[in-house]
Amino acid sequence: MRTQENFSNIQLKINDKVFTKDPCSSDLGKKIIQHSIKLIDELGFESFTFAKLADDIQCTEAAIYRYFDNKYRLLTYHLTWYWTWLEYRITLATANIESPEQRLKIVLHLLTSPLEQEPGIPQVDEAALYRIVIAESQKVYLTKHVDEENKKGLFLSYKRLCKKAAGIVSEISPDYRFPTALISTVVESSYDQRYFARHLPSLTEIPVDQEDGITEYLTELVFKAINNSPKHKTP
Amino acid sequence: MRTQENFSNIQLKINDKVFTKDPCSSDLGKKIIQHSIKLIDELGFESFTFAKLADDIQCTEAAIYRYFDNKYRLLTYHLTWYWTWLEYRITLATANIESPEQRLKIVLHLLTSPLEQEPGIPQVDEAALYRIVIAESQKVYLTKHVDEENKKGLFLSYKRLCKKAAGIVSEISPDYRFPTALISTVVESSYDQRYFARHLPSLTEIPVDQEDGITEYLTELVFKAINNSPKHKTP
DNA sequence: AATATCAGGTTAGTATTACTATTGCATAAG
DNA sequence: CTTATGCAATAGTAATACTAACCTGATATT
Repeated sequence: MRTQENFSNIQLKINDKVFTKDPCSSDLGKKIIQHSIKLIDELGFESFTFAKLADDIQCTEAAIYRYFDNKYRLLTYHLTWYWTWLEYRITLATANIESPEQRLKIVLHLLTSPLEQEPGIPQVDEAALYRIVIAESQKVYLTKHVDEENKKGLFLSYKRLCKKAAGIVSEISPDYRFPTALISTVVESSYDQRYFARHLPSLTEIPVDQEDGITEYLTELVFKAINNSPKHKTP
Repeated sequence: MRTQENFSNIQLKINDKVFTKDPCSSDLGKKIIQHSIKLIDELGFESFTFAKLADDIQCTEAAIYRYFDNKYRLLTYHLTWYWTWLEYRITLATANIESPEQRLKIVLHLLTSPLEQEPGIPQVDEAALYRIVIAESQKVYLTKHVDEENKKGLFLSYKRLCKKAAGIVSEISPDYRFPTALISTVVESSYDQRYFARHLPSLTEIPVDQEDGITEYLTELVFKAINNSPKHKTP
């Protein structure tokens, strides 16, 4: 994490089962992405509708249905984008670092910290997207259609992410029995704890304003769980 | 957990902000409770509607609105019942046990295990209710109305539960900085991991059929986090 | 030049959902 | 007896989720 990377013109490859028509392929599609981040963040996913989005963009509701089958797919698109982007940044940040302990520290930091605004990707409001991840991510799989959606591969990006991090855990402690469970616990917990800090503060000791409190709490939890103390400080 | 307790005629006191009219006060109210557990479990919360419930019970939709303002309140009622019941059982199960380590083990077992069918409470389908807890519990607070609902005290039962367990953690390790965060992490994670085991098994090492795998994983996690090995086996 | 194709939408619907205003009928109190 | 109060039904409305059918302008084909 030494240099300021340049991500201009980067385009993440998103599983094409998520959309019926690639939103990156047209101006309207891009507007759907931008404005839906804004609206889902403002209204919450329950109150968010394609009618309101169409109104905001000044297009018709049916036009949006050309791109996404329903609002769950649109939400899945945003989360897939987030998880894919996260995996890419993890790959970069851990490249050429020998110590698996150091790599795990970096990964835990990335997994549990808010997205920062990326100058190379001006079309995405990262802060709003991260609030969506925190408040809405569970809603894409906590439905009666999980098993179908899963078969279509809609959650592959999340699984890859967890497997990658779990792999480092196993590198450090080959005998630890629950590496993937531990990582998925940590990721979900980072969202929960951030939400609790803001809305149900009696469920956590970490204050809202303490940016890296959650990362600290969870990093300690992981290293104790796998019986290894962190050996280096984060930069 | 030595004897078979008898809970006949028990009635949990539920915060009356949850309902507009106490469902325990009439036959229709009790039917609403019973049938809504069945229907939410079968259909999932998104597809569950008061119209379908009215149809199932053979009453009118408006009659149901007499008891609950909307379906979120009805869900909150079920979760409040679950958390209150859990707290009661925790109180019983830890009474007169000196060792805080032993008490914590008991609490963790109760917090992370499925509800068992209670002969004293025949009107509730505990298995269906627990599936609802797993798949739908987050949906009561992951909304734009959290702060209002929280002010009304709709989440007090959950908070009490976590505080109670966190208190035991602090008894064991007064210096541990995140007792409540740890407990809320564990509770939420027990739901997540059970859901993953069934629907997204590549996110966890614990198999669906291994009943106490999740309790084992989380108990180990907690005792390592607070720097204390469990000293006794669970019964 | 005429025509076929197709990307990229719009129009105009329907069935369902969430919720409410009003009415009616028992039963209990004064 | 009659009046209030509890308890539920009737009959709506506005919003939501989704679909079928059609239009329109640009490019490709013969």
